[in-house]
Amino acid sequence: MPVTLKELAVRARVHPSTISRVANNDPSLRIAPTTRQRIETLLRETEYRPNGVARGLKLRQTFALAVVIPDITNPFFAALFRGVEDGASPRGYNVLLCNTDGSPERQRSHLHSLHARRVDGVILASSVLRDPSVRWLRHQHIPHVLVNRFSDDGQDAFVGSDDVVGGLVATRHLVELGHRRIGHLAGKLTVSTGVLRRRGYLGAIADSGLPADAALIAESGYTEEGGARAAEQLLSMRDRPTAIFAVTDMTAVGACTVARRMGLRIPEDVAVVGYNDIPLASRLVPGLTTVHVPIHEFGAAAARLLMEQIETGEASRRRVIFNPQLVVRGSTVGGADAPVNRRPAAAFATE
Amino acid sequence: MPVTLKELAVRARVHPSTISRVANNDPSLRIAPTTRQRIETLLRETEYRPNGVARGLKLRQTFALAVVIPDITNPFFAALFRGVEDGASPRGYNVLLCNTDGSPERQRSHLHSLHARRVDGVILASSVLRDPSVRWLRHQHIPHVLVNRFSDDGQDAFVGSDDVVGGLVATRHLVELGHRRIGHLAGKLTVSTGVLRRRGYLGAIADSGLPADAALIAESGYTEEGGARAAEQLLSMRDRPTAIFAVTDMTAVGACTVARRMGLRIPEDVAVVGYNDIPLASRLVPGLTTVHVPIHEFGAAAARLLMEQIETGEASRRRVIFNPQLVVRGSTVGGADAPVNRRPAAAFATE
DNA sequence: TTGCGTTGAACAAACGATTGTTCTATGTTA
DNA sequence: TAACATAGAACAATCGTTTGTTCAACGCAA
Repeated sequence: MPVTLKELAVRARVHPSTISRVANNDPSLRIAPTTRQRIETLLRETEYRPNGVARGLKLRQTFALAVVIPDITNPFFAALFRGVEDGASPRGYNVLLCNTDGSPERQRSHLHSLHARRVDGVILASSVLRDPSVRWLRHQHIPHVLVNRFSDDGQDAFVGSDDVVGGLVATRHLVELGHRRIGHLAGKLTVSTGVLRRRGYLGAIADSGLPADAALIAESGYTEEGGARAAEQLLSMRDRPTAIFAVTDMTAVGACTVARRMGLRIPEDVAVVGYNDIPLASRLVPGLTTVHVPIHEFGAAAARLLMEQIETGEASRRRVIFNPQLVVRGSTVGGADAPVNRRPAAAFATE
Repeated sequence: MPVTLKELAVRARVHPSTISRVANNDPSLRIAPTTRQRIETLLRETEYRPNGVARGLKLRQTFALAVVIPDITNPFFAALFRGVEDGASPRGYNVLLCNTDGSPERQRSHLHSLHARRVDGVILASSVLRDPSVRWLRHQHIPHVLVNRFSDDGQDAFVGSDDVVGGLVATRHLVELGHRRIGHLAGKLTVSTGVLRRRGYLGAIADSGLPADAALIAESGYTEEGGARAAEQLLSMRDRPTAIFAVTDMTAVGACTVARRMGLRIPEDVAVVGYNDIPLASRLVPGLTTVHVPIHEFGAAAARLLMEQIETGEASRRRVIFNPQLVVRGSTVGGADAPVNRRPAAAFATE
């Protein structure tokens, strides 16, 4: 068992509180230089480290954050997590990770568990619109930041990109390439990204004077399998689209796989645009044209917003919105996989 | 603030300990049915959940595990983490995640922090041979399981694959395809996987009667960038290898990128074999021939071994070794990307 | 009526730290 | 010399649970 304050007190022949004060450099402590010396060397010799659990109980702060996401094996969330850890770890926080697989019940269960554990705050990237769990977080006064998806607009601290603009530029790019039938692998209408990117898609179609065709929209969800299924549906139409805007890169990957399996060439027979610019996007052959968002920055910014709430002790509704940037690669423009096109301009954020 | 035992005690006009006993279904409790009723409905109404921090202090158990890895954005570790969480979460444990980026100092620092937090155990996938941090874990009697890499053979609980066999079958496959100059992107000699897979490689070369050529081995580390660098070195030789066995899939990916950039076709000009069979491997074009290991199972088995130690209260040196399986895809055999070849036979484990 | 066994809960001591308050020498000033 | 600061630490309460022990009241048998 690790050494405790009480044991050290016996060895140093002082009261435990004195040791605590020396260890914490308590400014209210007046102590004899000789005693301080004795205690300090004892602390060093024994490598004393205060019991975090006891400390957490007394201080009502655990220095633990939690990240709740659908699935860490999705590269988007892995990069997001790194952003959070890189932001929080240097400031003494540890980070718990919870995967929900998109299940509201698993999300609820994880949040309850995290609350019982008294984590100092939660970063939630798996919320749906009007999410009961998010309302519960607010009701419990648990510091939290939503990332990428929001729940009730403006009610919570939030980090994300402008999804309408993102959907717009992605679709406009396809329009400008001359495509007349542009399909959309759509996210769910229960998720903000699904609604907003679809809105961007529809806006671009309308702007261009193309006819809106509901049959060109297939709900894919956010998984590779979902993307494959939805793409298969679109590409099997007699009057199939010549281009597809997918709500995320992973669904785009699913679509590419299906297209290839159907004997369609990318981008000649079907052009594909994704969203997020996960690392995988630039490694595919051809490279995936996509809407770049600074994923790592999402995490880091969320960590900042969260620690700010924790330290000030009050909830915030601050929003950090990054500007999405189109990155053109070979999946829409043959030969576009030149190095110069593979890195987007630096994104900038507004609040 | 969440409701406490003491507050409930006031409302129910009983002593806090009585509430605690009802909440925990204490078998040593004899209680009047009417009182129990009253308390139980109160517990339900208030949605009482014991403060985990206080509980942890008293019980000396936090129901928190930690996973320490180099980098969660590497798909191998993401899948590994899922295995751990899927194994531990149903049994009431939460999981902390720490990335070391391969830095011994960051690893040490994380472990100290986790210890101060009194996590119940640690799953470590970033250890090196003769790792001081691992010895520290043993010395502190912190339950731990090493995954994929071991530190001092047989001294710790361990989950992994037989890396010598894996290196052997990968290299033998290349030999059987008729390659005479087979390069190796080698892991570090400070890491068990690096040493053992290299040993397998050398064994296969020797078995086949091919000349051993030290120039064919380039140390790549375990990153994509490292793989690219090392592959560039090998492929720039005047007498360059026609095949490469990379110590991990990610280094193989780096090698493929470089090969393509140099105008070499895969597999015609250079065949590539990786290790681990991360999800990305089957998505590449051509698919990456690799040594399949059950990554998710690594995590789940590690969680099992760890919880076993926690619950029995004693350290174990149990080893779970999975059988590596070669998966042949297009990066070594043109046209091998048929569906039938994309899933390996079920792996089985020995202890 | 006394004594004893049960029942049904209250009591109290931890777990290990933090922090406002109190105490005791010692030294200083009037 | 008496009164009083002040330095240097000890004291003690507290955070919220858990759990071994004690206790009061009641019923019942002798």
